[in-house]
Amino acid sequence: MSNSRITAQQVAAAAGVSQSAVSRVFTPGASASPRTVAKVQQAARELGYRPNSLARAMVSGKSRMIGLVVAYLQNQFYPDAMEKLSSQLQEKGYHLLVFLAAQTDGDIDRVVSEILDYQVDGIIAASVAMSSDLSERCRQIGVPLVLFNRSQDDPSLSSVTSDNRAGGRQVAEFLLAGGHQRIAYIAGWEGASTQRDREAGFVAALQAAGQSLYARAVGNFKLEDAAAATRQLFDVPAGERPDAVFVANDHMAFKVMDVLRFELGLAVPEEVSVVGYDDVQAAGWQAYDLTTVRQPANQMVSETVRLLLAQIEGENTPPSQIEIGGPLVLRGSARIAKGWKR
Amino acid sequence: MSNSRITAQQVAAAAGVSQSAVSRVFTPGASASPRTVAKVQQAARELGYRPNSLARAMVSGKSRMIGLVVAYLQNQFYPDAMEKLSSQLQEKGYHLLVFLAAQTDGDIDRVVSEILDYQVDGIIAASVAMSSDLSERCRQIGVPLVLFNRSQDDPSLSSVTSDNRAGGRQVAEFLLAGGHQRIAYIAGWEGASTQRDREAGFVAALQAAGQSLYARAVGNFKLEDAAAATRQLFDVPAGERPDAVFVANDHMAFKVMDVLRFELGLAVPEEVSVVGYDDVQAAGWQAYDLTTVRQPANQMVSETVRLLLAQIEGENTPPSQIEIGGPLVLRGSARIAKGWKR
DNA sequence: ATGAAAGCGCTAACAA
DNA sequence: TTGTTAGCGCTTTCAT
Repeated sequence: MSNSRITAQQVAAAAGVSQSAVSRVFTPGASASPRTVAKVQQAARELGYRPNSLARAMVSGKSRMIGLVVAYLQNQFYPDAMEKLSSQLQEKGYHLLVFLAAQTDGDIDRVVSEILDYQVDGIIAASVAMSSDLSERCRQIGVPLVLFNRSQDDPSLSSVTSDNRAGGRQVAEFLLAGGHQRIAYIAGWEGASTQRDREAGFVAALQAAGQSLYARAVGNFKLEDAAAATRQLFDVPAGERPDAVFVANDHMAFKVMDVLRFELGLAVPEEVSVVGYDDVQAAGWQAYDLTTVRQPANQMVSETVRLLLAQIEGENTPPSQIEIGGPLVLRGSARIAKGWKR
Repeated sequence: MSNSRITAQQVAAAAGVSQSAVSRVFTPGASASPRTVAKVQQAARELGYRPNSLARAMVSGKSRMIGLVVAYLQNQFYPDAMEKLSSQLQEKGYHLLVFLAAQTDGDIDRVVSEILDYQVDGIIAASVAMSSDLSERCRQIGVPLVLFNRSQDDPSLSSVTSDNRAGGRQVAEFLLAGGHQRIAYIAGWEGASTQRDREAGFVAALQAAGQSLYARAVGNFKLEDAAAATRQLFDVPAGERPDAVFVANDHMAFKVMDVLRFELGLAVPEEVSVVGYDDVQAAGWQAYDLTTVRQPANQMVSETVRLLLAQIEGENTPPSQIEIGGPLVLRGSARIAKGWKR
């Protein structure tokens, strides 16, 4: 009456065939006579039978589950990417087992261990740092791992990011062309490769043009820290204020703009130009209208899926580090030089 | 060399005990002598053994996975709730298997069927409508189901929502007290219980005060539709314009404010008061500073988890429909009556 | 307290 | 094309 799950055995009995015949009918590339298929399908339909994915996973060694480790979903970039990820994976018959990791290192290890216990076919780690122990363990047990929006030195680790250096460079060139003289930077969490690369590209391009970073503060990718960083940089005599600031991601940039406008009473972009990174949805909202570097989430996700599935299904696909370039999206939060259009 | 997963069998051999001894050591409420425990634990540590969750699920009938069906993550309320959900569940040793469903009915059925194939211990459906077929099927196979942020008439279905009627009522009373004369409403998707209840409470309170809805348009919980609805209501001669608008959720309200301010050139709240629903993070951002009804995501999630686990672990917990009240959060997007403070 | 043995529901050889 | 058989790695009786 209750808790009644129909098994292949029961379907077999009802259809008058063996249990393996039932299995074959539900296995894509298997052989069964049209007659058997018909009998089995009818019995299955009548009984409401569906194969048990877990049992299938046990024997086949393929669970068709992908573990996703993600640190926080406040930054709109992540839910957005996750939605795309989930739907692309679903199309290929895979599903996401989601694990939230606290930022602490130990927690990541614990969480990834738990993921592995579920026999996932692969792991996507979004914005978290992997210990080499951990990635080594994944390799040993043959579970492919792809870093999303974060990269590490280890060349045996696959990763997909935007071209953060190029992005930073574009911002610098754009601000320089706009005639800005005192260009500041609000950094993300210093442990993040994205943060480091964006800053490196930015600073390098500044220096290539004979200018240097006028001021710098750390926002840690956190709203409150970003607010404090903004005050630190801008709550100073007018003559010492930066005239432009590159913020390491959009999420912080919104807060920076709020503090600039509503707390310090500065006009954006008239008194200060602000540029972000990511091009999340809200960057296009007119209240912010944020000039920013686009991270092409769609392509990043596609590449992540492609890379992961190649490693899962393909023979010996070598790991690779993929960087995808994105354009600087010009909006109203930063002064634009006449004739700038690249 | 590769693909080497250690099994309980191998640990048993290394520790010089039976495989069932190993199982017992890794099973919380089992009996084993301190000596056995020590031997097994050491062997396990040396070999890097961890129990296979899937095998455990097969035999125990408990996968410790919860299926989550979610429709879209654009509205910040959902990633936020999901983050809380995931971490609360993780604390109890459960994990989320995530399925994205398109809005289409058929898709929900397909997706829930797939979820059930994974032998999840329970299902949380966020903002999606369940066919009675489907909920019936869950009941038959004994998989508890809780609707999150959506309710249905069916009293056998558990659900957790905010008190949407009361929320709508609060907004009406607040706008009335603010002296607004032409109060409009921008509806969400009409199929959603949240939309219907918010509107019902809102309209009822308006009428109780002898006033009625001045105008209404449908935003479908979508940004573009909300923009169109705003134009429809406000792109009219000044004398006919609403002086206040209640928007069915914050997500749309941001767009409404943008259109009002930047497209139609109307001042908020001087010319138009705007009130939203949800109190997502961005509602507190100063660029919007949106007055809104708070949906207590933390409590809603806690109740969802409590309800679901009670049904999973407890004997025969009856289904229930839980509504959690939330306050109207006063900010700057709506005129406030002198002395209003409830 | 411990080991032997019987499955959980399925897939994948292997025969026939 | 089919049925028979042997497990996948684990938990859980059942003896001991």
